[in-house]
Amino acid sequence: MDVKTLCLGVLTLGDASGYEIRKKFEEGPFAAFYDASYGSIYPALAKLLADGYVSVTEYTQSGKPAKKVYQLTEVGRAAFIAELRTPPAPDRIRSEHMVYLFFADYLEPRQLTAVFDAYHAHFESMATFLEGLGCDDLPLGRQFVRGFGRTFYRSLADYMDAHRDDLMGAAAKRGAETEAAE
Amino acid sequence: MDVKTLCLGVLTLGDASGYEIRKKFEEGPFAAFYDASYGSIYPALAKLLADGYVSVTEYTQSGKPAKKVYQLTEVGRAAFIAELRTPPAPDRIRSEHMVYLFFADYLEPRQLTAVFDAYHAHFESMATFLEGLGCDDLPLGRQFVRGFGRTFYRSLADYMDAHRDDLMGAAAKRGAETEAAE
DNA sequence: GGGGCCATGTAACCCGTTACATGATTGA
DNA sequence: TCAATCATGTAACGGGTTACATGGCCCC
Repeated sequence: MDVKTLCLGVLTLGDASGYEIRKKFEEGPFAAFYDASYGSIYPALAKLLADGYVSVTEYTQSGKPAKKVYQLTEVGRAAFIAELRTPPAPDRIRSEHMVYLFFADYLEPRQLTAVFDAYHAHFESMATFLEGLGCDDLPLGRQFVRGFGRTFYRSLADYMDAHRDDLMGAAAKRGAETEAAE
Repeated sequence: MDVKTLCLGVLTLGDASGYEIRKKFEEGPFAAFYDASYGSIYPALAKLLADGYVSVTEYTQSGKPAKKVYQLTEVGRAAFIAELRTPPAPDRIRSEHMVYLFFADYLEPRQLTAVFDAYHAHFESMATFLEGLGCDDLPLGRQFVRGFGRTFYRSLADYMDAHRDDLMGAAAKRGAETEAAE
């Protein structure tokens, strides 16, 4: 599923500019399971416009740059739904953090701690953020996905909490030795 | 972190051929958080060899194709450890399945069921697989990562179990109506 | 004054995927 | 007989990232 299709999907949730679409990938509902940068979104939107999948309205704002808000056309909506008829591609996960933790033995204790704590903080903040969102009258799919995200971040934050010392204990000892020798 | 570095990492676990490295990404310890295809592994290995990060031994086997087993050199090991000194890049997740589930309303009930069940089966099988592996005398990092994977797959498989009906109930009703109308 | 947010876009580059090419052996 | 596993590699193609380019406003 390319960025074009993803943009179509985002636009089913309401009209948006390229900048706003980006934010949905960074902080919004898609943040947990997808991402896209400006360099892919703007060209995608241009292509979508040329193909008639979206239309655009330009707003000039005072004190802010002009804004191009895109709307899904009926053709675009149909194309998105058609895309959903094809089977989903396998998930793709690339966690460099996991690689680092896997090779914890090769890291200096301080760096291990830094990597671990930053990673844990990320899971924890995502968990509390998602837990703060109310379970309002969202469509079922979105409710399910929200709960999925909550479960994901909460379980893993808790796992990391529970096992921090297992990893760190030994590293701290190694660290203490190293520092004593310094 | 590119495939070259990942190959170096895999080779710290023991000598391996390109084919075997691929398997570690597909089924082995890295399956949960990384992937790489032949088209990237073989060229990476060639480059690594040219740069002196690995050396190679060729084994001719009877009844099987010849095999090139790569070993990490000291330079290669040092390069890998040096790479680990740099801060890890953010995780990248691309879950098309989540997109499909997010837009559950746009899916036909049968397809929603198919996507959901296949996804659930995947989590369930990964969970039982990881639960089956003993917590032997692995290095701490690898134990931590294994537990992390277990927690990941188990919590999400359970979440999906617990919420299947929330998603499917409504879809089944829609389906029943559709079928009645057919 | 400086950093961050709003806002849009372009272009080069790189990395990796997909598909192709080859071929013997083993088990269903 | 057909599919799968073992095993290595190449080439084209595509997609997306990174970096660049621009600029005003607001808050500290």
